[in-house]
Amino acid sequence: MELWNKNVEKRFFTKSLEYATPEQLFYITNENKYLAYWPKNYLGKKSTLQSRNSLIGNFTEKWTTDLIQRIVEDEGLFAVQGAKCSEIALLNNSPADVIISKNKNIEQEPENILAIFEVKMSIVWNWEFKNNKSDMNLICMGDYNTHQGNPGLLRSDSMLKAIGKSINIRVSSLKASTIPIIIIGNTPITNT
DNA sequence: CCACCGCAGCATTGTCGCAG
DNA sequence: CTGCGACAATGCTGCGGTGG
Repeated sequence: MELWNKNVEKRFFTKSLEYATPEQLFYITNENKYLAYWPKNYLGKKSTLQSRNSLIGNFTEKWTTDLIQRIVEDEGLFAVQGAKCSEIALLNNSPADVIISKNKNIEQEPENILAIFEVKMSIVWNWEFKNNKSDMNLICMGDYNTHQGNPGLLRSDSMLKAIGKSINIRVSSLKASTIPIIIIGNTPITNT
């Protein structure tokens, strides 16, 4: 089974470029390079992208849903993205990233939910986007050691947010108290 | 009943101060 | 200098309250 890798990241950018502009997906350096992250030694002017957030968030949740779907489908179960269940505090403006359920509906009952996943994933490698008239392509500029981005799983405030949401689900109802809640990320591991 | 407004929550990642 | 906690930034979307 294919886990998160460079090809998946390439697919995110090529797919997203079908309907988003390069400026929404990449930082532009003072040398006019389009990069996914600011390199560690970069000293020029910097900004913080907001426009990529929902795109990468949605992509990683979809990717995770597909992965889990392949794992549970033999059991007759379903992975559902963005599931809602008012009884356990999964409302319209705060749905579950991914759940495993006995059915594939967006509207769910607590009794059918076997597990809840909170996805905290993003781009791991750094990429340069070259936009030549004839062909565009993505060049890997190095791994997470070469850029400034800090993976979500290593950030305490990201984890607190995920844990806080888990607590909110836990205390929402007795029925939520037995549902496992899993935080899933794609942080690379050092020295492998 | 509907248009509008403010607030809260979603997402990710850069910045800054402090400790060691 | 590095690592870490706390805070900032901002587009999008849903919801509740209010005024007409």
